[in-house]
Amino acid sequence: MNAATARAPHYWLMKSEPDECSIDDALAAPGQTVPWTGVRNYQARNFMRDGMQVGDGVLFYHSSCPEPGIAGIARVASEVRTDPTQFDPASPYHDGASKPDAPRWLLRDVQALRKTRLLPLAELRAHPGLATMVVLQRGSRLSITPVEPGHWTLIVDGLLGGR
DNA sequence: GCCAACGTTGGC
DNA sequence: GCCAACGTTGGC
Repeated sequence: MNAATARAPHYWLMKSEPDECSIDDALAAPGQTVPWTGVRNYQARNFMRDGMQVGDGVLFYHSSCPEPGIAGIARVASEVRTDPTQFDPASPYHDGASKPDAPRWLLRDVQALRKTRLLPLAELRAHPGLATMVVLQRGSRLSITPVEPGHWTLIVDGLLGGR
């Protein structure tokens, strides 16, 4: 990496069902790092493949649960690689149409940095400064969305008070 | 390429 | 469990 190839960090919001992998689960994993398996949407996959860079900031979001919202801070911890669950017939993420010599689905490793207070979806929606957040747009269902630097700062340093 | 049918997401 | 919204599939 040199000055010509370096770029400012990007930021992301990544949804996880806490029943499957909560922020506590991620913090308890070896190296506080988990493979982000199960992404089966091309746009979200492309964000991981083309948009992310090791070190990018991640808002760790709990979805499909009693208290949806941001639960922690993490970072992108690996280059993109094949998601092995697509080839596992026993996995709910199995994709029989994906061939090992041309894997359809990819993942990044994600390292949890810290748990935050649960910042509820309703609080995100209520904040005027976050009105244009991608994840808050009507009909947005993507499990991975980009986060603008200003939104990151507002959330991490503002609403979460840096804690 | 169109588009209806179907499947999935995810908040409520 | 409901349902709005969106993505994918597949016939034509």
